[in-house]
Amino acid sequence: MAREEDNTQKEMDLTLKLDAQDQEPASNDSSQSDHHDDDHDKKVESPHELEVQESKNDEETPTTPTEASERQDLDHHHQEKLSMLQTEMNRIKEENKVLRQVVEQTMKDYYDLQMKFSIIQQSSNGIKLQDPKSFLSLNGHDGNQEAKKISPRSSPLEESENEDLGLSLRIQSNTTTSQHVRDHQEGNHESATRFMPMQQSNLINPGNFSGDIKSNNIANNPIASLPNRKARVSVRARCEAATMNDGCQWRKYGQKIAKGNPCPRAYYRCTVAPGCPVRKQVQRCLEDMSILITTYEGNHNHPLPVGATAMASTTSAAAASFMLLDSNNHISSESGALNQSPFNNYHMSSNFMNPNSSPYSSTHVRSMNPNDHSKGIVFDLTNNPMNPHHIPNSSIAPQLGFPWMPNKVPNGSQFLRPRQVDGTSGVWEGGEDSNHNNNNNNKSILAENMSAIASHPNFRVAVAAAISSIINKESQTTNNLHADAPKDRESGGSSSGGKAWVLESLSRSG
DNA sequence: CGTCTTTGACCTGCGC
DNA sequence: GCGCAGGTCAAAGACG
Repeated sequence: MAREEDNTQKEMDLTLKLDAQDQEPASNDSSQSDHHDDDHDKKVESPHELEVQESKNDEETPTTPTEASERQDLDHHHQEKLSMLQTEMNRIKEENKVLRQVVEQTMKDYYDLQMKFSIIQQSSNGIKLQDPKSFLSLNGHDGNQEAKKISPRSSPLEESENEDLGLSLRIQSNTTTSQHVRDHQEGNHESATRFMPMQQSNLINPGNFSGDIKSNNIANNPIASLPNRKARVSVRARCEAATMNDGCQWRKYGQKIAKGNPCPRAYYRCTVAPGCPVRKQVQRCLEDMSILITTYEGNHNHPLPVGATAMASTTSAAAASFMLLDSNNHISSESGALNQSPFNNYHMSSNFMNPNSSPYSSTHVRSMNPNDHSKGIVFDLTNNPMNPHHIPNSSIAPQLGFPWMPNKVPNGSQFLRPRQVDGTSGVWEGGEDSNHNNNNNNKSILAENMSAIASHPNFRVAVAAAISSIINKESQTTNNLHADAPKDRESGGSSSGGKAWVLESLSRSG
C-alpha cells in the first residue's frame, strides 16, 4: 500500500512536471527544474524549449558549426532523458494499475464476505446490521480500528459455501498470494515482503501468542507504540486432557505445586523450532477442576503450525485488544464500551444479543491481575469466568469451536451444536437433538446457534484474525509441512494442498 | 536409541 | 540478609 502511494506520488510528480512543460513550453524559468541536479537540465527542459531556444538563437545570433553540434548533442541528451522519464512514468503507471486492481479485488472480496456474514446473521437473528463495514468487529461493539486494520488488508478470499455457518473459511489462492509463496520458497524476499499481509507489519503477529510488539510497525500501530511488555495471555477453558491442544508442540520441562493450589502447575516450552522462547504454564483451576488455565508467554520465532494459527490469532487479537484498551483505558471508560469491574473486565460481549440468550455470550477477556496489567490477560472460554461454579454440569463443555478445543461432536462434524436446555444457564449439547425433532424446533435451534455464533465477539475475533492470518498461512503451511512431519504429539494442525485452503475451526483435536 | 516425562535441586526475584 | 515462592535445570527413568 505504501508502495502504491509512493508510486502515485512519483507519478504525480512526473505528470506535474510534464504538464508544466506542456503548458509553458517557452518558459525558461529555472524554477521548474528544481528536481534536477544537473546544471544542463536547468538550461533546457524539453524539446519544446529546445525548439524555442533554437529559433530564438537562430533569430538573434547566428550559430557556428561547433555550437550547432553542441546543441545537437544537448538536444539528443535531453531527449534521451525525457524518454527515460516517460518510460519510468509508464512503468509506474502500470505498476499502480496492478496494485490498484489488487486493492480493489481485496476490498471487493472483503465486502462480499461481510455481506455474506451479514445475511447469515440477519436471516438467523432478525437483527439488521446497520453497516456491514462494522461487522467484523473485534470487540463486538463497533467497527473499531482493530477490524479496520485486519480485514481490509486480507488477500482476495472467498467465503465457503459451506453450511457450517461460515465457520469454515475456504480460501482460494490467487496469483498474488501464490506468487508470494513462490517467491518465499525461492528466496525472493523482496517480492515476498512486497505482498506480505498487514499482519506482518501493522498487526500483532498472529504467530505470537502474546504479540511481538518490537517487530511491528510502531509508528502506525498504537498497540506497538506501547511500552514493551512481556505480555502473557492466559486461556481458561474446560478441558479434560492434561493440556489443551493448541496446535503447537510442547515439551514439558518442569512441574511445581504452586502455593494455594494443590493442583500442580506444569511448565512447557515450545519445541516447534529450536530456541523458540515461548513457554506455557498449565494448571487446573482450584475452584473447578474441569477448567484448565493455560498461560502463554513469549513470542514464537517460527511460523506456526496451521492448527495453531487460529488459537494464536485469537489470543493475539485478544492481547492486542487488551493492550489497546488498556492503553486507552480512559477513552474506553468514557465511551462506556467496557465493563469496568474491579477486575477490569473487558467483556467482549455482543450488543446484538441478550447476554443470557446464549452461552457464547459469556466469554470474557480480563486482566489477570487487577493491579498489574503487565501480568497479561485471561481469555476466558468458560461459561462464567467470575463464578466457575456457575455451571453445575462439570462435563467438558466446549464453548467455542477452536481447533484446540475439545469437541464432542460425533461423526467428525465440523461444527459444535450448542443449545440451551433449560433456558437459564448455558448447557451445551453436541450431536443429535433427541428432544427436538420437529422442523420448527430445529430451525429455531439453528437460528439460535447461528445468531449466537455469529454475534459472539470471539467468533469475530477468530474470523477477523483468521482472515488476517490466512494469507500468511500459505507460507507457513509450506514450512510446517516439514515441521509437523516427524511427530504430532500435541499438534492439531491440518495440512493443506493445492490451491484451496479450509480453515477448520471446529474439528476435534487431540 | 532417541525422545519425552518426572522430579529434586538450584536459581532468582520479591517482600519483610 | 533471610525466607518464600515461582521458575528453570538436568539427571534419571519411562516409553516407543
